[in-house]
Amino acid sequence: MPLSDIFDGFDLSPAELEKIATNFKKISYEKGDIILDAGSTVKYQYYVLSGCLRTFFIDGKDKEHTLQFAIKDWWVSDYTAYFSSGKAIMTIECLQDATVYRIPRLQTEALCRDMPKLETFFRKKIEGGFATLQMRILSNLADSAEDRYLSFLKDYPEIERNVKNYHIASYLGITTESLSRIRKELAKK
Amino acid sequence: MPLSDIFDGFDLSPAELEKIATNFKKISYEKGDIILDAGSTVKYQYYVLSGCLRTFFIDGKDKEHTLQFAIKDWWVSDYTAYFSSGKAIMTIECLQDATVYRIPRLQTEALCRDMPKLETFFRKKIEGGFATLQMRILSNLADSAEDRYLSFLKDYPEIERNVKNYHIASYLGITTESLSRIRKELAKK
DNA sequence: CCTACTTCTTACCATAGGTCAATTTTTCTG
DNA sequence: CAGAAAAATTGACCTATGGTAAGAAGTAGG
Repeated sequence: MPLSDIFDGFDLSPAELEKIATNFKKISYEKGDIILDAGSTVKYQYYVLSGCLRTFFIDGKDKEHTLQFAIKDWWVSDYTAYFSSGKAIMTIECLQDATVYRIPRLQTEALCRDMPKLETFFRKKIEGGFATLQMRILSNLADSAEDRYLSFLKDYPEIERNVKNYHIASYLGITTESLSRIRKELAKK
Repeated sequence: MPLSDIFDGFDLSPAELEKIATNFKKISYEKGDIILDAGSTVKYQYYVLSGCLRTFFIDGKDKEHTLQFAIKDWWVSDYTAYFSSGKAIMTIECLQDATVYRIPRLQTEALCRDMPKLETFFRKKIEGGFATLQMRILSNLADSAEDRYLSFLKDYPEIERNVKNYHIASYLGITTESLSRIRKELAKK
């Protein structure tokens, strides 16, 4: 996937794309690899070219909570820390062998200063992400676990094939046992 | 509050601030007023100068879910629709007599094209908002209702004084009865 | 300051989902 | 392919929160 596809529609010149490309480092990870460790300083975000990643948080009772899955064309980082170059509270692990672009924040900020169109790109991206998060909060408030599971299957059919049920459960905010019961009920219907 | 305070730190010239100001319309609302109606097209976002607003969603069972409260210095809209100039799924009501700036999206986009620093401002704003939403999702997944209530009191002491308990309950994702029980337990301690 | 209305609390029972433990099924690995 | 490890399911029981209904407390308007 060439960079021009990622930034499609934002009217960046070949010279600009070239300048951007200089800062994108392609890295491959294997299933099980940790891409970002909770506690470490977050200097990068990642753009997924292939494979599947998961961002999760471990609470005070050692329970994992999945914030996000990421497949091809998704951007991922611990954004609670990335935007401030602070310490990560989340871990990012590789669920399926993956190739990503690793993109440093400081360089990205510098590029945005020189290339307003790039800044527009990132602004639009995060606007979309913001709206999606609001929808997820509403769904958490308004919908039953079963409804949220059905929405998940509908919204992310590609992801569903890559991840374990207990990952999905921790994304939905329920236990793996509850998810199992929900799946059983759904199978009857 | 002059505009220069809102954009403090973003190095906008008086001429630029003037140009921005042209597009900010100051509007006052009374307690109970509806600022944005679910179903209507979202053409504006709002910057709160004083008072208190609430954004909520009504689900299929006519139950209200509060997404956000907004007081002085907060930005508010139905962002699931604002960024795409789509139809609102949420309602924004005035909880305490309020004065706001009403800011049209199309003009904002035009201004951002001409003033990269303004675009930087909005990008930074939404980055912060994005991180906050992620934290809220984690809190919803990881914390008990009681813990979430305590966090709410700690994080928004100013808001707490302005709103009804049933508003807080609908923000926390519990019933007003449950919140009442939680408050009773806390009073014992 | 009285009445009416709104908000909050309480009590009771119902239910979704959690916990723990055992068992089956699936997936990995030598 | 066999055995081990990981994941998913199931059952019995428990707990937090929901639903309903009633009453108490607070607030606002005449």
